[in-house]
Formats: sequence, structure tokens, C-alpha cells
Amino acid sequence: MLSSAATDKHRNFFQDVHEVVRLVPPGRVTTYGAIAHYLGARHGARLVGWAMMAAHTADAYVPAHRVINRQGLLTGRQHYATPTAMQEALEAEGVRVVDDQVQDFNQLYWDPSTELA
DNA sequence: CAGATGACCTGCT
DNA sequence: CAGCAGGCCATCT
Repeated sequence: MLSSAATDKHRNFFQDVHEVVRLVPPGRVTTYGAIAHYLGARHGARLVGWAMMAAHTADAYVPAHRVINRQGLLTGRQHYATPTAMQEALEAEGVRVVDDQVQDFNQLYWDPSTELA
């Protein structure tokens, strides 16, 4: 892993995504498209999703459980240690999740482009 | 060295 | 109103 340790030269897209996710306050949730839009890539939502998977390779901890899809569904729950780890992580922060669907998602939605601006 | 894979979203037909 | 295709980065084998 990290065969090419020369990644320290500049912040890559993945590292940038990880940083934004780390800025997400507890009890709040954001979406891939929101981060992608904040970074300036409209069609880069896919890159954000891949970045989240690569989050486990990041040196710092990345609360990927706060990042969900545009529908408010826990799309990445399947990649967690357990299929319910993501849901429990959100519930631990006070976020109600029913059938992988975040309740009041519209209210808990945290947009970096709007909050951080 | 090159090919393939991977947690998505938006716009057009 | 609904379905299809396009677009992008990094890491691993």
C-alpha cells in the first residue's frame, strides 16, 4: 500500500473530500453531490463516492457515515464492518434512520457550500 | 506498464 | 413523466 508515497506533493481530490467530510458536524449529514459541488465538480459526485471508499486508506478518521446519497439513503452501509454499522453510527449522533432512509434528511442536510461558503 | 474497478449525480431524449 | 448515457480521480492487480 502507498507504493507511491509521493502523494505528499499536493492535495488530491480524494484528500480534499476527506477533509470536507471531517468538517461535517455530528448529527448532520451531507451528500456526495454537495461535496463535489463545493469542490467545483458538478459531475464529480462519483469521484466523491470513490473517495469515501478510499477513506479507509486515509491517515485521519473520516466520518463517512455522515455522507449519504442524494436520496438520503445509506448507500455505503454495505461497505461497513456490519450492514447496520452506518445506521447505528448515525443513530448514535441523534439521527433517525428507518430502513436505510434518514428521517428529516432535508432538515439535517448540511451543505458545505452553504455552511462554509 | 496498462487495464479494470469503485459509496454518484445531472441532463437530455 | 420516465429511462438512458455521460463524466471524472485514484488505487490495486
